[in-house]
Amino acid sequence: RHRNAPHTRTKDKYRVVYTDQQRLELEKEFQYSRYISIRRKTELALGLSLSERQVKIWFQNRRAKERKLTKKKLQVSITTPTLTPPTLADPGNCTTATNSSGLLIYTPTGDKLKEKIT
DNA sequence: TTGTGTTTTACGACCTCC
DNA sequence: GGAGGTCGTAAAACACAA
Repeated sequence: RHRNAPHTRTKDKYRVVYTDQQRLELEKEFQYSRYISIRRKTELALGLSLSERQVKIWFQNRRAKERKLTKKKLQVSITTPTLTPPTLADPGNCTTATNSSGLLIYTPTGDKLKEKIT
């Protein structure tokens, strides 16, 4: 691993740290929709001075984080049964969502997503 | 300080869909 | 075939108790 470092990974910088502003905007977009559309990805990348690849990877990492979090919550609810069922505690359990144009449909269960671009 | 655990970028391997 | 998905992981950055 780690040879040639073709894209944003360079010799002197293994990875960059995103600014608060970049994180905030990415997070906002993620709250809106867990799967970013191609158009929004382009816009966001442009607006935040990131590459589309970086935006794509950020969303992948963010989803991974969320999955990790919900798994943890599930574990807690199993080991310490409380009054709050895990399904209610996790907003990520929704089955569908749409983007700004109402065009994005996905299943957050790890299944395939469908995107209807018009 | 510093040792250590956690989080954040970035990627490779592999898979699915069109 | 290529784009984009997950999963696992490397290494830098960060948090924080001792």
